[in-house]
Amino acid sequence: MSTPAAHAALMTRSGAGAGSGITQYLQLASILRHRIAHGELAGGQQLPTVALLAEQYGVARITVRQAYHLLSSEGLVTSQRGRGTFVCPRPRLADGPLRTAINDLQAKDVRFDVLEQRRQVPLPADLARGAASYDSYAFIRKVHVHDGEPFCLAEIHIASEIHARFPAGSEHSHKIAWLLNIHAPDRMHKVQQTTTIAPADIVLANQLGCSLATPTAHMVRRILDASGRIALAGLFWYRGDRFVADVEIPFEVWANYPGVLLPDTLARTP
Amino acid sequence: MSTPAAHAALMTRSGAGAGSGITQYLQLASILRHRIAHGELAGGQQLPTVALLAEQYGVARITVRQAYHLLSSEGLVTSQRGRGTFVCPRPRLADGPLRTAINDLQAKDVRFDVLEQRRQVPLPADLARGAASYDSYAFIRKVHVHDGEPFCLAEIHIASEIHARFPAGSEHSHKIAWLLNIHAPDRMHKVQQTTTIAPADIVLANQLGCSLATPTAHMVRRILDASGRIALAGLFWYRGDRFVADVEIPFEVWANYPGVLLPDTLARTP
DNA sequence: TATCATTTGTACGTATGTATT
DNA sequence: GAATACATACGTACAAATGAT
Repeated sequence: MSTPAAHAALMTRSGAGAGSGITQYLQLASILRHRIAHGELAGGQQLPTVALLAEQYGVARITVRQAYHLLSSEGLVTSQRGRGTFVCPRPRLADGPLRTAINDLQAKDVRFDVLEQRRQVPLPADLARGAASYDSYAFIRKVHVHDGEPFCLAEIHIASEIHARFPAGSEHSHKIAWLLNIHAPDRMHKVQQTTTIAPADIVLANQLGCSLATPTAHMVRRILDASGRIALAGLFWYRGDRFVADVEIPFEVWANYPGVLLPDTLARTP
Repeated sequence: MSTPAAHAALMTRSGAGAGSGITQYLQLASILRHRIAHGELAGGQQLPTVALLAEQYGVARITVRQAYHLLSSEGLVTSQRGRGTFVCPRPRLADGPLRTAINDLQAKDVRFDVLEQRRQVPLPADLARGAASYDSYAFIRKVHVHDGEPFCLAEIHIASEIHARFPAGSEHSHKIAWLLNIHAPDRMHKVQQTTTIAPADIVLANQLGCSLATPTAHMVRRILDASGRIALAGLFWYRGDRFVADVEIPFEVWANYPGVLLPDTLARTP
C-alpha cells in the first residue's frame, strides 16, 4: 500500500497539473517525515539514494535533494558524501542520560575534552560589563562529550582566587559550576543567564560535529559572589538537536526576577 | 576596492582550478556576510537580484541562490518572491524593548492576538503527567506581537477555578503568568520549565511569520500551586531569531534544582 | 481592471568533484 | 583502482508573487 509507486501516483506537479498546490519537494519531505515518525523508517537506517528516489517518484534529483535538505535541517536525517542518507538514530530530543548530563551539575557520564587552558587572564570587557570583577581569572575552553558525542562547547572564566581552591586538575572531570558549589557555595550570591539561539559558524560546527548554520543554544552565564563581583563567567554553545534545559524554581523567585539585562551575547569567538 | 569585479577575481571554482578549496556559494556567502556585518549593506536594504549577482560574479544562478539560502537560514537576509532579497532590518538579537517584552511578565508593549479560546477543557495527558491536576481548565491560544511583529505563539491551560478570578477579558491584554502573580500569588508554589529548540512546521511558521524549518525556542512551562496541582500549563514557541531569555536567580536555588524531568516536549500541534 | 516587467521559487537535465566503500 | 553516492555547479524553463503601467 505504501509502495513508492503508490506514492508517486499521489505526487502532483506544482505547475501544469496544479492539483494540491504543494510543491513536490515538500510533498516528498512530508511523506518521508511521516514514515520516519511512524517508525517505518527506523533510526540509523539508510534512505534510498537520491538517484533511486528520484526515479521511483519520477522527479528530478534536485527535487529529492531539496527534500533531504529540509529533513536534514530538521535533524531527522543526515547525509554523508560517499555513503548515503540516513535516518538520525537518536530521538529528536535528549532524554534520560543526556538530559541529565546537560542539566545536572553533578553529571557523571560526561567527558570533558579540554581544548585550551590559561591562568591569570583578565576578564574580557563584554563579559565584565555591568558588574565588578576580579583582577585575574583562569580560563578554560572545553567540549562536553556524552556517550562519545559532543553536545556542548564551553568557555569559562573563573576568578583565580576561587579557582585556587579547586583540587588540581579537577576541572577535567567535573563541571566548573559543581566545583564552585562544593568549594565555595557560601560565597556565591546569584546567577545571571541569557539564552539565545545562534547558527553554528564553521569553528563551532567542527567542535560539535554538526553542520554549518545548524541552530545552537547559546548561553551566557555569570555567577556573582557575595561581594557582587563576577566569580564565574561562562559562554556555552549546545547543539540544537540535543538541547534540553530543565528548570524548576520557586514561583516567587521566578515572578520577581524579570528582565535582567546581561551584556550582549553577540560576542562569539568559539 | 570592493567592487563585484574585484571579488569575482577572488572567486575560485571548487573543481578544476581548485584554488582555495572553498566552494563558490560559501565564498559568496562569506563576502555578503562580511559586508552585512560591517554595515556596508544596511538593514532593510535590497541585495542584488540573483540574476545580477550571478552575472557579476560569473557563477550560475543556483550558486547565488545557495548563498542566499544559507544567509537566510542564519537570519541575516530574507527573500520574498516577486520583490527581492533584503538584509534583515533588525539586529540579530532582541534587545531593549523586545527583550523586555519577552522576559518581563508585566510587559506593556505586547499585543495579544487571540486565535482560540475555550472554557472547561481537561488538561491533555502529556501535560498532566507527573503531577496532580484540576478537573477543568480554560484554554487560550494566542500570538504575542511586539512592534507589529509576532514573536511568540502560546497555548495555555489554566485551571478554571483560578481563571475565574481574573477580570473578564484580561487575558487579552496581559500575560497569563502576570495575572496569576496578581490574583493568586500566595497559592503558587513552583515553576517547572523545559526549553528545547525545534524547527517550525508549516502552521507555526505561518503564525510567526517565519519560514518553514526555521529554528524556534520551545518551552513547556508548568506552574504548580501549594496543593501540588497544576495551576497553569503552557506551551510556547518563540522565533529563534528574536529570542532572548534572561534569568537571574539566587545561587542556591540554581545549584539545588538540577535535572527536573518534565513530560516530553515533543507534543506539537500549534 | 487588466497587463506587463521584475524577481524569487521550483524543477528539469547534465556534468563534474570528492569522499566512502 | 573501481563502484557508489552525495555535493557542487552549469544552463534552461516555467510558476508564482509583487509592483507598476
